[in-house]
Amino acid sequence: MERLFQFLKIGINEKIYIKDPESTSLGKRIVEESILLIHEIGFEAFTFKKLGQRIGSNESSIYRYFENKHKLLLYLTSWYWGWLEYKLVFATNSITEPREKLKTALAIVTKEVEVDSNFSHINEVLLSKIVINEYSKSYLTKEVDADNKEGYFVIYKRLVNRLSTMVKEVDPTYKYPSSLASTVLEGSLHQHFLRDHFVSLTDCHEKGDPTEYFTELVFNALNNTPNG
Amino acid sequence: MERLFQFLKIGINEKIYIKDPESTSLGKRIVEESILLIHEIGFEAFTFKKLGQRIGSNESSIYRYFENKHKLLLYLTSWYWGWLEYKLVFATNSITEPREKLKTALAIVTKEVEVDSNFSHINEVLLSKIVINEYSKSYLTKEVDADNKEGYFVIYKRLVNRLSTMVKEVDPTYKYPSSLASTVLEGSLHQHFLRDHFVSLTDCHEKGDPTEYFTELVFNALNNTPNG
DNA sequence: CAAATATAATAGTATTACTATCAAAAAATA
DNA sequence: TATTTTTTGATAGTAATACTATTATATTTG
Repeated sequence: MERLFQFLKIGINEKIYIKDPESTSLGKRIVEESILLIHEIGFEAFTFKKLGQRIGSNESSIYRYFENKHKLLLYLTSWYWGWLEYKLVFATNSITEPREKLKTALAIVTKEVEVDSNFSHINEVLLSKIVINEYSKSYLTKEVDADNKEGYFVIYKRLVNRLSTMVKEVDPTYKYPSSLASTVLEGSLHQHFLRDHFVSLTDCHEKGDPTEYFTELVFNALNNTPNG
Repeated sequence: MERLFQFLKIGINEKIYIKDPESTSLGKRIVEESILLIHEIGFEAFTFKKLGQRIGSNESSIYRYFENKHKLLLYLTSWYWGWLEYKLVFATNSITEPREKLKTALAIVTKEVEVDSNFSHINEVLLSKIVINEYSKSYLTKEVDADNKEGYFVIYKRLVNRLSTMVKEVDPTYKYPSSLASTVLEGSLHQHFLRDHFVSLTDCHEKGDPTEYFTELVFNALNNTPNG
């Protein structure tokens, strides 16, 4: 799995950046260090000036890669969802039994990211924490529809659709496969957040718990049908 | 129901505001018009200066009511959750049968807000849209834990707990009552958002759909147990 | 080695998110 | 009703943000 990322590149919509950060070493440092800095101080307090100071580069140089910090966030989160998508596809590809396939997919999508692959400049553990804390901000804006039209959310949408398709394969009569898929993806981020900040609002305290909770939830939703 | 709000006041943590906006007519206009303005231009572009211009008042006067726009958002969303809590308590109070009670609660919590009560200066329809678009931003910050300690989220937490308790009353053996309750509340906002902006990620297109989807989801989760 | 390209340094603008001060208006109270 | 207190409005000012523009200096590439 890890070795794949040595030669595979996550395909991100080219309109998200001005200049491909993967194409230069400065670009890679921008991505690498922005993850650390956003994780440290949060997206609101994060600025290109601070990032420049941190990587010993100039604010204006960063602006040549990304139009603004919102685009950088779209880039980082797209990378994350693309990375998860690869993991999901590779892990489920060979499985033919629909229930087994869905179960594997749910595990990948809901479990905590704990090991950094160490093969790229991107720290997936910290990036997953950024996604938990900041992803919603990338679409809860007045520009969502325009951004969506530009294709800035395609990877995420494709991931939801993959999950949705797997749900349908388990139960073609289920009325809400897309809602279930989007609830799991979004809900999983939310449960992870609650575990860290609002302990009383979740029961997912043990390791592996969000996975178990969502797996039960999904299979029970599909259970009580003729094909369940 | 509506008449109650003529003499009932939603009890909001006094630390959220500097001066109670309910105590003066300027305060009420601040609240009333901030809802319209945030709905129009979004929370990011919203400033106290713009609000001042709109209500023919001064920026500095608004700062005497709220420390900053984040506190104003906490105020508005607390009001919303308090309002929903009242609706939920009044509607379920007299119901003794646990399944019926939970079903009623789920309907209240997941259905679209469509009618403005017209008895207060607060437009609940627009406020509910603000909650859908902006609520996450009130807690996805580096200051969550401090804000939580100050009690800025008590009403929301109490609402999740009320739902969670109702879940337990239907099935005391269910392992994830709080997670289920928080998933429903958060997931409902999310499905409403998807319906407006990411149509392909949801199946809730018909009126009443989020309610039906979540009701099925919850009862199926509780179904397959000895007490279900 | 020359030409092209990328980066750094500096400066500058408009807006935001406030704080401070003081005068005027409105409300409370004696 | 006069006076005191409180509230609001007007103006000014500061530091930071979110950029853009220009020019000089490196670095890469052909």
